[in-house]
Amino acid sequence: MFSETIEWRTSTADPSFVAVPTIAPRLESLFSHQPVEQFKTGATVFREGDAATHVFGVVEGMLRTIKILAGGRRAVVGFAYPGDLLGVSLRSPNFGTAEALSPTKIRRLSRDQFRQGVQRCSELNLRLVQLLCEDMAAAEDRIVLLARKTAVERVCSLLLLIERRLQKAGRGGPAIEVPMCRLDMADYLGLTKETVCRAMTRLAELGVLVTSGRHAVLILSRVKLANLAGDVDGEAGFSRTPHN
Amino acid sequence: MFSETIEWRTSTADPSFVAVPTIAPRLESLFSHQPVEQFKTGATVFREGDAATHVFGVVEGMLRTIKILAGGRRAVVGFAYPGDLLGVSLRSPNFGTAEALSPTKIRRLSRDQFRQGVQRCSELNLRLVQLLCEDMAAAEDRIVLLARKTAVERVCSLLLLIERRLQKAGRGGPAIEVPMCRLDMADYLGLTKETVCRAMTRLAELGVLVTSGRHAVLILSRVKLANLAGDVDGEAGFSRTPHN
DNA sequence: CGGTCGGTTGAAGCGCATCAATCCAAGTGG
DNA sequence: CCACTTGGATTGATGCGCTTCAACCGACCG
Repeated sequence: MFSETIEWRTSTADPSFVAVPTIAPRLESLFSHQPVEQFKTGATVFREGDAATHVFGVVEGMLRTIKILAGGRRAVVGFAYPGDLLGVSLRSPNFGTAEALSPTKIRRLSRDQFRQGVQRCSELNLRLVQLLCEDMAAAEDRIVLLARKTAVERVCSLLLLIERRLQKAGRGGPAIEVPMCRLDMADYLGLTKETVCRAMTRLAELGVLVTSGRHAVLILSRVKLANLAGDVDGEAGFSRTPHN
Repeated sequence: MFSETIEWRTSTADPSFVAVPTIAPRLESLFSHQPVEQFKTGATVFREGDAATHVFGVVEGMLRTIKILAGGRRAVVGFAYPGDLLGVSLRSPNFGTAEALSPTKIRRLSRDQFRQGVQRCSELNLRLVQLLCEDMAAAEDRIVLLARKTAVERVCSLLLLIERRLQKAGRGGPAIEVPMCRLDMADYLGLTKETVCRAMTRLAELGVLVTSGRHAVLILSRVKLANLAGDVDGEAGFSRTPHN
């Protein structure tokens, strides 16, 4: 699909992705006896306003969680990969809707069962806290992204997030699959699909990446990509008059 | 200071504020034997890049946590009120700086001590998870705000957040104190201080509020304020073609 | 092979940022 | 107690980045 000489280096940072990342030890174990449920592309797993009765574990496929505000504006709050948990931190009633990005298999557990299961084992409890902390850290990165980054920086940041995520799943390397459509990327990044498109085009022109079809991206220079993501790396980060 | 007839209603929603909200049962108890440290206005409690060695409890005053990105752009990640915890979900090394918004007293605990203290008591552990979940919910609201809300909506949302926060502290009512300067509000909302100003002026023109000095705001109509915050309440929320 | 849906590209407009005065409140020193 | 100082707040004028609107492309599917 691709054939070029590219530069490549393993990452040094690790900010986790979105929703609830990797269940390392075995929070999954709580779900292992639950039946697997199937959802078709676009199907709704739970809806804004529903009672938040369950915690969900993604087995296969992928979910997006979205929120709608006045005027029908849409925001993608997060994406959930296989191994991710969904609904742990939900308010009751749910403030947010979860939909399948592709054909997806999940297991569910009632909130009570989940809570009891976690409390029975201090390791699981510790792991849960760890997970929530990683989530918070990722959410804070996202907040900075949305508050202050430019369109190109946002897209670069998302691509890096996806790349790290794949790496964590052992599918590392310069060729990444962007599993969501442009509109989902846009609503995740606080942009429009057109702006995401233009940013991707710009990155291709800059020789940072090459796209192939809608979902395949080859990263030609991870270093350039990281530099364009807008975070303070060695180089940048001048001072700024803090007030006034 | 103010003298007008205003409409007022208690809130129905409860999304919590920023950083780490209220320590209801007694996560505070872990800190009670620690010495109190004083910080002057603007002083740094911990700095981006430091080893994340401690968890902090705000006793009095207020903190802001900020992140800087390439080009010196600044984002306020959150504000911490008395009773809030800071540093629970920090990565090591710290990705973020905490500064005193006003003369502030805090207590600190090493991360190990904190972890051990929490683990010794399942109630504390439960409370910690609760806290982190509230944080996540607040962070998600913030993400939606930054991704899709207009300037006026953002300012309204912040005012409501402050108002709810004061209410929780038993200082409810239409007269609220906005403890941070316009620049901090702006960097929290992903705007500039000028835009925050103009939004406040607009809200005053609309008869939603009256300001008195830099930090005092009288909310004349909480209902209008809530309607202008952009969230889907009864009224809004048309459909929207989900793709394309 | 035509239809559909997402993606891409172009042109025009708007909301917020930027730049620049001026204002105002709080503190300071006489 | 009041001039003076200083830093944040406010208001105005201008510019830019992203959105919006619109047309077209291209892949996938029946």
